Amino acid sequence: MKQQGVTPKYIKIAEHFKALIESEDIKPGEQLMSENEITEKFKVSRHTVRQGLSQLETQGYIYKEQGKGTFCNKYKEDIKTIAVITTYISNYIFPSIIRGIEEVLSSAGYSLLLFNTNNEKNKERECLEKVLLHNVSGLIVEPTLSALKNVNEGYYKELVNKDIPYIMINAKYDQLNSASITMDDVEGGYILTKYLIQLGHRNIAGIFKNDDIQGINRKLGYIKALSEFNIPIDNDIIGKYTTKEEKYLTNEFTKKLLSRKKRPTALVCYNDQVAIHALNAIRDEGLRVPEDISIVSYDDSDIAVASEVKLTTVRHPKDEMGRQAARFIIDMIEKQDYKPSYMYKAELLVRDSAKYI
Amino acid sequence: MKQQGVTPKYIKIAEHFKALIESEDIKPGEQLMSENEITEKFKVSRHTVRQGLSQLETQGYIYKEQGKGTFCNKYKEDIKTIAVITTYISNYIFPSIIRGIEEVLSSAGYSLLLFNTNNEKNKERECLEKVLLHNVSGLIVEPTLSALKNVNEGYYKELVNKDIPYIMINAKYDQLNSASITMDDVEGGYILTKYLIQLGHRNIAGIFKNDDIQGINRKLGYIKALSEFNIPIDNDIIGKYTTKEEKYLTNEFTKKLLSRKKRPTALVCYNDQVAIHALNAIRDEGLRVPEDISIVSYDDSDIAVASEVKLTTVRHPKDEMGRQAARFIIDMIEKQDYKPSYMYKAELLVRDSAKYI
DNA sequence: CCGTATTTGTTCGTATGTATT
DNA sequence: CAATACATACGAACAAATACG
Repeated sequence: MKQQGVTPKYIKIAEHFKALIESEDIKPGEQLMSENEITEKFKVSRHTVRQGLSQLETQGYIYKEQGKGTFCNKYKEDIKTIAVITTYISNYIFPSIIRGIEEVLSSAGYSLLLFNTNNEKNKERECLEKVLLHNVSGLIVEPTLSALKNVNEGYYKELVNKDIPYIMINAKYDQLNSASITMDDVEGGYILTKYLIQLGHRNIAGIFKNDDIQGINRKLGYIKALSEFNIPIDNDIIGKYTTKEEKYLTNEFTKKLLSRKKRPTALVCYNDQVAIHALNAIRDEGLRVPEDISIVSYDDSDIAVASEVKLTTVRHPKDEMGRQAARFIIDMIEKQDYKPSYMYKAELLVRDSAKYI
Repeated sequence: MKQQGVTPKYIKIAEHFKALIESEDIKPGEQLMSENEITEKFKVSRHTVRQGLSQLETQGYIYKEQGKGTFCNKYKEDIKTIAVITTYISNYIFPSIIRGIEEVLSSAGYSLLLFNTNNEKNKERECLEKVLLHNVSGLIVEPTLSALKNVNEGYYKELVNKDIPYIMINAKYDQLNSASITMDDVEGGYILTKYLIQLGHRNIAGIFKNDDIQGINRKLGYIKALSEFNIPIDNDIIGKYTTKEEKYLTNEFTKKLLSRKKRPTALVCYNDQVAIHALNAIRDEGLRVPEDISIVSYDDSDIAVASEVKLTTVRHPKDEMGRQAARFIIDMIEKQDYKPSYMYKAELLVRDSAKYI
């Protein structure tokens, strides 16, 4: 919003009465001064008074009755809504995050408007368009394909213009200096790899998603750990895949790994889903985890403990991240220019899928 | 609204342009006549013109830009929203149902307002209150504690008064003759039990939830099958529990079953979650499934195949039910007095948790 | 019930300011 | 810079609804 040199008189009048109503100096149902009285008090024309009051009428603060006067409206609790844009709805850790968000929002009186991008940029655009149409108080958004170019940057800027606060979860776009709540994915990749190294592994493969920031960062952590222990980086045993190719490529890559002359003794997986695909591929080849090959993964989702082999994995805050995101966005709505940024530390959960070599 | 003798000029002007916009004679983004031109055309003062246009501005039909002109607003297509009230968000089959709903709604241009009752009646009331506040086009609702008295009946009637269509999924309240999409739970309980009988079992225990209709119906099916094969009903081996007590009671009940003199050879479970609790209790006692006791369950959720013992279970349509519910509610919005009711047939998925005796 | 005062609603006229082209 | 378009502001008049003696 542009700053204006002088505030128009009618706006001053509107603000004056708005303040009186909000401070309850004028209570719901109570009658306001008549237009003529206001005219005299503010030394303005009646037209100007009417202009100011009509603004308050539109905003629902007051109502008028011909012949009677102008009255303060009964407190109208507005229906506060917060939009949530996630990449998926039903899979994996997202339901938990959404539940955490819902829990905090509903107890704070907010409603939750849910959108899903299916991790596609053009669906993200559609979601943002709809969010802008709805009169939401705030937005919690998980970026879609966060490692790729943010083609929808314009929409995020429009949110800022419209004074709609938003917070990003799990990842954030590089170009945007937005509020965010993420976890330390570099650290996570690092402690997983370091753990394997400390178990004696040296030939450690990795497989990472490369179209979101989480994948990039977890891989960075993996490389950082190897470097720290002077283990050469072998790009042939580092797999990468995009969201669309997940199941096929991770399977293929794992099988290729297993057929190598110097078969890796351990595998760092981007997340539990990939770990399960790898696990299935390994079983298909007649090998066992962790006896023949160790696996570590990421997120501590339900499937990490659903299989016979309980996965050693990095904990993802899930519900707690959702709750915190909701708390942050409510704070951002209430305070101006508050832009929180929080990063959860990575924590290793040791289970049965990796062992000493 | 009182009927007025003469329509004010400014209202006539507003109606004139409103009609032009709605008939698309003035298209979105297009510029309107200037205030001065309207002044001449209608032979009124400029003030009157401004009064009329400001009405349209408030209603969102137009926007003005100082120095440029008055323009038809882009988004006058109203934002269609459908509310979804579920009992849970993150657990079990609900994420899939929600995804199915979202898929259809978003491709039809609707937004999804999500509410969660946590299976508590007073939260269901809060949700319904919020739904009534929002200007939603329709509601998809999974009844909370559907076997108990519908204390929130008044809110459902208010929906009808307000012409907001709603459809119930998974269950419906007896008293309300509402649109619904359910599955044949009686049939489901029946085929599970019949399957066990055909495997040679005669001493078949059951455990059912008793605060939702699904539980009542699945138990009816269980009893129907036993009766059909002239197997006496033994209430001592039929467990019941309410939502709140699920984990504790199902565990306790299973252990009591196992310690009986004539230990049941099979157990019909209300759903996969209960089956897993039972499975854990059985393992705790050092017994095996299906060697020592057969288990069948219901819903075919992820956890049915996550455990080592893949559960024989009845398929729940999940995503498909969600999609169909969304299609139905859209139909109901478009057609008056359309009240669909659909019931999915039960289908048995035979896996490894039950065997011949 | 009438009449008058009060209050908001509608309409006109005029002037000046500010943003855009 | 000028022309155009919307924004702000003042003043005045009459209409319609309401309140009250």
